[in-house]
Amino acid sequence: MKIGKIIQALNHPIRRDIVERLKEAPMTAGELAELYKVSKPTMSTHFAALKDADLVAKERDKNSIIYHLNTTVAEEALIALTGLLENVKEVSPIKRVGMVDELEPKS
Amino acid sequence: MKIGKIIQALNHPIRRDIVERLKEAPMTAGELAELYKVSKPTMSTHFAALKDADLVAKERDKNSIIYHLNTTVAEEALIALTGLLENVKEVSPIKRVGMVDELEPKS
DNA sequence: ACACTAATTAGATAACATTCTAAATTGATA
DNA sequence: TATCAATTTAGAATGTTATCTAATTAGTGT
Repeated sequence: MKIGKIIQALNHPIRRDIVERLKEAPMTAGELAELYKVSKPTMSTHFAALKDADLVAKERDKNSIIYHLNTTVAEEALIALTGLLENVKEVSPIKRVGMVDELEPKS
Repeated sequence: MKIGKIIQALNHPIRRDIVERLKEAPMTAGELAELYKVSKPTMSTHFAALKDADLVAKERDKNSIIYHLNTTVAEEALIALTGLLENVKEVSPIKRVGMVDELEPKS
């Protein structure tokens, strides 16, 4: 679970709406594509972004691809985001998780 | 509180780290800028992104600008993200919040 | 094997994001 | 008021994302 990829995946209103929809029930690529005013190839790239973050999984059913939410990853993402946004004052900051190379001190 | 702006603000590792730092204590722009291997003007644009999302507020102290986390907005954002990512199966989907024009059905 | 359907990939373009250096701004203080 | 320090803005280069149409792939079913 990479929080960067997940935030990137959620950084588009259509993709956030797809997540909301898939919470209710799995849907095919075609059904999802019908919901928005963009082309199917564009929707395909949105699916790919969600897939890349592992927020959704795909499965074939005859001619259609069914997308469903990866609830485990969604929950993990929420835990990470809670860690990021929730105020944890008075707790000793021994080690923060999720640090990346680019963030290292200057010298 | 606009979830789109907030996710956009969090869509960069430096900006996520700034949020983590500011949870502990307010810091000046200069102090924050020291922590990363990018120029001060670049840091300034990162601050602006966080400010634009209202995740941080700024305040002058003599020659320095002190940034501090807007914990209310951080909490609101977390609630919105929980609504987005947490599975709420069996709940009637009367109305989803946060819909935008671009998401309207095709015809 | 052939035609059909659903979805994705390719390639192009426009919009947006990240970063830099140099210049400008803002307030503090001698 | 002139200078200084801290920060931001301007402008430019580069990279990434979103979108489209056209072409391709993958699987179904006759």
